[in-house]
Amino acid sequence: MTHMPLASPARPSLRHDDLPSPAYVVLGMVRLGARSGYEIKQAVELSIRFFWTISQAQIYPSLELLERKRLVRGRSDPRGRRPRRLYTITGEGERALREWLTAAEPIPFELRDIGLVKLFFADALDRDEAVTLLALVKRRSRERVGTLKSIEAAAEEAAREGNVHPLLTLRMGIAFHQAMVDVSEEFEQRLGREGDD
Amino acid sequence: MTHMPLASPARPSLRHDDLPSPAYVVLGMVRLGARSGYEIKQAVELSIRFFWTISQAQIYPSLELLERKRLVRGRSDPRGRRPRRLYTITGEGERALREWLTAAEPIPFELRDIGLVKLFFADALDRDEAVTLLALVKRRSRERVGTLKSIEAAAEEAAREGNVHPLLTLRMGIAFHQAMVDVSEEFEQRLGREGDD
DNA sequence: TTCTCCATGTAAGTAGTTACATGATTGG
DNA sequence: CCAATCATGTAACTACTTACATGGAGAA
Repeated sequence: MTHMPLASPARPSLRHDDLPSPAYVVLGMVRLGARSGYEIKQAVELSIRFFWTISQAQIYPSLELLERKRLVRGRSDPRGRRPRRLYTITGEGERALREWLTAAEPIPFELRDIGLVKLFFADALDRDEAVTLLALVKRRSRERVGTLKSIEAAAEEAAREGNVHPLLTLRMGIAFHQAMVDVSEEFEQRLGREGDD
Repeated sequence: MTHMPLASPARPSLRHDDLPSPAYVVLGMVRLGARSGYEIKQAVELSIRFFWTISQAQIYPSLELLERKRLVRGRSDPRGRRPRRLYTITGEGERALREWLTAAEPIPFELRDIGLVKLFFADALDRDEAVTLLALVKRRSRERVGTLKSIEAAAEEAAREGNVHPLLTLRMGIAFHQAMVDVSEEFEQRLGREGDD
C-alpha cells in the first residue's frame, strides 16, 4: 500500500461571523416563506431532502441563533397555552444569505454511500451474489429517479414563475441517479459475459 | 407548506450481532491486504474516499472490536518501544463480511452536498451571481472527473486480475459527476437565454 | 541533524441523532 | 371523542472529528 497524502479537513473551522450550515439552510427556508420551525422541517422534507437533511432538534436552536444575530425576526403567536413563534427574514438576513451563497470558499462534495462501499468490496462474493448486490443498488437509483421525476412537473411550474433553481437541483438528482443506473447495466453485461468462460 | 410524511430513520438501530459500518469497512480493507491501522487508513484514502471516509481515531477502536469478535486476528510486532499490531482476517471474518454484503436490508443513499443546497437557494441571487455559483459547482465536478479518470488505468489493471468492483465504483463516480457537468451546461444555456429578454 | 514517513493512541469537543413529553386544533 | 396533524422543546446518546503526544526508521 503506497502512500498518498491528501487532505483538506472535512469540516474547516468557521470564519469570523459565519454560521454553521444548518443555520443557513433554515435561513434560506424562512426566506422562501416557511414561518415556523415546523414549516421549515416540512419544507426541507419536500425539497432538499435528497441532498441535505436536518432534524427537528437542530432547527429550533438554529432559529434562536439567527434571531440573536438579527437575521430573522420572530414574533410569538401562541396557540392556547402552547407557544408558537413565527419568523420572517430581515434585510440583514437576506444579505447574510447572499453572502454565503456567493462566498469564494471551496464547496466540499461529501457523499457517504454504504451501497458503493459494498459494491467496492463485492469481489469477495460469488458472481451471482455480486450480481444481486448490483441489482439492489441499481433498483435503488431507479426508484429514486422515479420519485424525482414525479416532482418534476411542480418544479417546472415553479421555474416558470421565476424559481428556476429547484428545477436545476432536481435535474441534477435525476441525472446522477440515471448515470448510476446506466453504469449498473453496463456492468451487468460485463459480469454476465465473464460468467460464461 | 403542505405536509408529506416521509421517513425511515436515518440510522436504523443495529441488529443482533451486526457491527457499525466503519468496522465493516475496516474488515474489508484487512481482507484486501491492509495489515495495520495505518495501512487501512492509506487504503481508504487511495480507494473509497470518494464515497466514504474514516478517521484514524475510528480505526483503532474498530480493530479492537473486530478482534474481540474474532473476525480478525492481531499479532504484536513492535518497532522499538513503539507498539505495532498487524492483522489478518479470519474465516469467521470472511463469513461476516459476506453476510454483510449480501444482507437484504435496504441500503440508504446519503448525499450531503452543500453545493446543491446553495444552488437550490440561488434564486435569491442576481443572474450573474447565480451563473458564477453554477460554474463553481460545475468546475468541482469536472475536476473530480479528471481525478477519477487518472486512477482509471490502475483500476482497469486490477479488473484484469479479477478485482472488477473497484473499477465499477470508479466508473459510477465518473458517470455521476459527468452527469452533473452535463446538467450544469444545459442550465448555463437556459440562464443565458433568460438573461436576454 | 533534520525532515518525512511509518505508526499508534487518546482527550476534548462538535454535530447530529432518536425518543420522549406536551398540548392545541381540525375532521370524521 | 378519537385520530391525525400542527407545533415546540429537551435529555440522552452516538458518531465522528480535530488536535495533540509519542517515538522509531530511513533518507538527504
